[in-house]
Amino acid sequence: MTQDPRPSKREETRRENERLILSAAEKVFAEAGFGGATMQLIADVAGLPKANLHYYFTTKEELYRRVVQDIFEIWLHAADSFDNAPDPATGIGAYIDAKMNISRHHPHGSKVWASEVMHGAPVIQDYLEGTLRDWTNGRIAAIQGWIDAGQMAPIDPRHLLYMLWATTQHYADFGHQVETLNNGAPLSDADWKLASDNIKTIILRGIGAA
Amino acid sequence: MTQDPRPSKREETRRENERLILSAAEKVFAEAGFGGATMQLIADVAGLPKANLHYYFTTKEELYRRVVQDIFEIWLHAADSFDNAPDPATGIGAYIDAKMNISRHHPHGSKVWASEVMHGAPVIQDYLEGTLRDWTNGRIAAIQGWIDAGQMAPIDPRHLLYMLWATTQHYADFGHQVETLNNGAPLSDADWKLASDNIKTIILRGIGAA
DNA sequence: ACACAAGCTGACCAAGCGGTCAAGAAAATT
DNA sequence: AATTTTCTTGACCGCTTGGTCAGCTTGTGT
Repeated sequence: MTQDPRPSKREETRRENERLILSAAEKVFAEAGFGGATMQLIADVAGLPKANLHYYFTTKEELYRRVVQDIFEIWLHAADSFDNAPDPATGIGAYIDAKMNISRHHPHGSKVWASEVMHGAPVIQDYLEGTLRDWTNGRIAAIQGWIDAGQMAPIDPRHLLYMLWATTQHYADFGHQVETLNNGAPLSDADWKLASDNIKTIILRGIGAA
Repeated sequence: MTQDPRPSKREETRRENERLILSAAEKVFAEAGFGGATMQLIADVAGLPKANLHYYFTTKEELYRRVVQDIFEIWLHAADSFDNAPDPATGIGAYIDAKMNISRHHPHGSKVWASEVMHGAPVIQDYLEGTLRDWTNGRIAAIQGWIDAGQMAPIDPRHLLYMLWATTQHYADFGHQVETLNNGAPLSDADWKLASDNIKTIILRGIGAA
């Protein structure tokens, strides 16, 4: 027992409070947008006094930035499924599954990202021009490799990527519309599987990799 | 000259001012969201005093509702290309072209619609449950007809529709991201054609209608 | 030419906003 | 047990917001 267990009470409640605030902020920012969200509402959802929020996150923008960053991180990790795949059907299929899972289990985050980009990315423009651009160019090269190897049809890799993003994120960003057209009911397990399978079928066949 | 030419000065300026305000509002709502938009900014963009906006549109919400309604109208008309098509390649191909044209020439409107739906459609829920649901069911029946006639593969019509909406609207809603990944430059005529062709190729081949 | 209606707008207001702060409570360190 | 550091919070502040309104200008019908 010479090891230090270390989670001091201070650190623990700090972590817990940050988690509470970030979770509440993600929800409120997703539902109201940056401009429509209020620190008071986030505080209420988190169950903390407003002044306490400003202790952990000095400004509204700083809190918002953290929320967007966290989402971006998750979003990038979905690409792991993409890498080291032997062929497009495996790689792209796994990527679609991963992104659909994010849409299902992280819809708030997806909406915040969408909102941010739609409004001209005032807060995360540097990410778009840095990490995202690099990531994109990497995947474009990978797809081009598959095309050159004759494993799929010669479509434009960039627009294929946009198609993958658009189709999968639609189920998060436009989830409310999807649910309404599903007679107001959330998608069932079977619905989600049907959606994923349809997307994979159409795209993989469409790029000649099925 | 017994005919009444009728555009009295009053009506003319009224029409012109409403047009100015709606155009400015569309832009500002798209760039800042409902919560982030201010009547003062809309007034500045329109080149009118703020009090004048409240003369034509009593509340911010009323103005916003008009903007969303106008967009929905345009959006629905794009479906005309869908109808009376002899086969899926023609009908869906024309629909993709029409929606891509809207994304290119009406990006603000598309963003306002996306924002509204993402935030739970607080203002236009009745449209989703009424007009949109009817429209959707109609197209689903049309697609199912093509499937039954053996003109395309048996995919789920509903999710195919979502795919069409998602892929085409992506170029409006995420236009900023697309431009950034295009090295900060707007898409050229050739880029837009490439995008449309890619979408049509992949989807039409993907549903076995190519 | 007149009178009435429609259109316009600067000045104003209550409400709600993001953010601050001083003073106290709780935990860690000595 | 004393002291220092971190955390917590109600009360508060300056500022912006959506919206109002009285008084003015402009257009229309007679």
